[in-house]
Amino acid sequence: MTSTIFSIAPSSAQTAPSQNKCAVCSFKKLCLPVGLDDNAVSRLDKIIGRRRRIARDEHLYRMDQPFNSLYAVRFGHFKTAQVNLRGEQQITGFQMAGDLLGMDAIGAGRHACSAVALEDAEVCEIPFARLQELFGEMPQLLQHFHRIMSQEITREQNVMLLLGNMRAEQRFAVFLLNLSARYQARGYSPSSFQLRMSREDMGDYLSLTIESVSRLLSRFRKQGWISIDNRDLTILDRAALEALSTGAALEVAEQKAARAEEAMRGKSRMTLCAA
Amino acid sequence: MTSTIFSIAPSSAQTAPSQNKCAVCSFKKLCLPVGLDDNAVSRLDKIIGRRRRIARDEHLYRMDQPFNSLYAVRFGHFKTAQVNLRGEQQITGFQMAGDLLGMDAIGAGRHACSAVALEDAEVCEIPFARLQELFGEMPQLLQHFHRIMSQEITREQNVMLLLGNMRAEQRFAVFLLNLSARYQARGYSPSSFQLRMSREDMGDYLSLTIESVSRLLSRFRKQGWISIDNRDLTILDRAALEALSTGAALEVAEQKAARAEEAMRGKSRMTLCAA
DNA sequence: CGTTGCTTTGACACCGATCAATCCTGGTGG
DNA sequence: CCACCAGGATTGATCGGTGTCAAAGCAACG
Repeated sequence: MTSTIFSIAPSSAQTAPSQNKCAVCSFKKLCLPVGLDDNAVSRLDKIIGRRRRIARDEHLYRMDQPFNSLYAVRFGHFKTAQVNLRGEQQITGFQMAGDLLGMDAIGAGRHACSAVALEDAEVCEIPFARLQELFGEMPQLLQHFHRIMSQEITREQNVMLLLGNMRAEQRFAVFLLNLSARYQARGYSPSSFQLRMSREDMGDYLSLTIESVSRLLSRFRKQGWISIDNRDLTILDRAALEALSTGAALEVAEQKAARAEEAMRGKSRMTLCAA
Repeated sequence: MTSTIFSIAPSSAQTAPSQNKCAVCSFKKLCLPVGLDDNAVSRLDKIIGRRRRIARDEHLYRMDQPFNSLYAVRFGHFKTAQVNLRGEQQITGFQMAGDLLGMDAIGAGRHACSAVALEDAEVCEIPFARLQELFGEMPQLLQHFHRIMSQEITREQNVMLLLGNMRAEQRFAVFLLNLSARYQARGYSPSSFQLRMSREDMGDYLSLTIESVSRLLSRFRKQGWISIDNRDLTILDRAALEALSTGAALEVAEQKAARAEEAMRGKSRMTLCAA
């Protein structure tokens, strides 16, 4: 096993000193405290439970486990995955610092997917019952929580679009640009970063085989769009990736677009008829 | 254009008499009022805006329009779809009586997808600002709202699973059984119902071409699993569909499962090592 | 230095897309 | 009443992108 920074006291959760301090957390601009004043932030601070450290490849929670808390990532990366009866996994997302985990469990009271650390990581535990108490007193917090949940819905819709309507190349370009944007939002380089997940994880997210992922990386490299050394990736030609990601050069699709446009015009005519 | 029940006063929204009456709505068990007492329901009633009638093929809202209200479907069916630059659409869901529309717009303040009526339909308009006022006073309502949003997240995760990990046959079986279950929950026959959407819409949801959809319907019919006459569908062999939907008879996949299991065992060993 | 697991690369197969022709249905007009 | 038409649905033939299978390369580690 790869040695971890937790090799002395590994796996299980640990209680941290009481001061969690959203106030001084470098990711508060991306996390729950967005838009809260100092007073509000300190009230939020008070309900944040222990911090938990999760070693690489360990579960933060497992599918079907009862739901009690949301988790905000402090550092490290996670993947969330649903596993079906046959052991195939669909990775539903990758989470990094400032991202909120566990919202899909509110509805059923059990986690709908499993969260696994891709590297040694730390999260803030947010007991949901206590968060709910705060909602009554802090409408700004509630509003922001709704925004976050809603954004999770639109994020997933985008993945549906990706899985449903894009070819392998396009999916991969979208994936890389998405990572790039998220690192930029966190103050890191948007053009040079480490892929925290294995080829297999990328494949299970994009619904491609590891072989396809590998071939795509090679092709992108040969085109001079990226450089890739193991898991270290550099975007060399962002414009090319963006062109791909918006679906340039797919004349087949353009034909379909033409057809769709025609259909639209048809419907407009129909509407006029009816009015 | 097909004549509609609104042919006299078509398209645009209409103000309905003030009494919306969630209390007497046959779908309150599926909708926002779940679990509310009479008093609470009447308070919810008061903020519900006008009812809106939407004729077949008309938009309830369009992508990018500013967000003001959620909508609860009273009758009729809708589809929600994202359309990309090239006119391809990914249908993100089909909504029926009791379903809530528009939650994906809270985050950005604009609708992330378009909602179109598949047939003449009616919705309750729920001004979100007023709903938010109620949240402060009615924690049960807030809790239920969170459940609904969370369920929307898990619903979409299931679609991701469907698009990412299932073959055409399996997707289609899952789709039919899902419709069946939803009609059953609404008190309709789970085995015999009308497909409210065109073949193309089914395809754009399942990410299949109309030809594939058509072939699947034919194949399922020839196998004796369903009968299909135009849009009228009857499930004749539910067990067969369920077997398909859980992914029976995919030995290829079983191999992958075996590999995954092996990997799992590998990781357990690693964990033991570390502990 | 061998083992182990991950990655890369190549050859081939197969599912579902694409293209094309026909059928069916409902609506329209003679 | 029937002929005609348009749009949607079905069916068949073929193509192509990705999965599958297999082998080899490579890096980390004991």
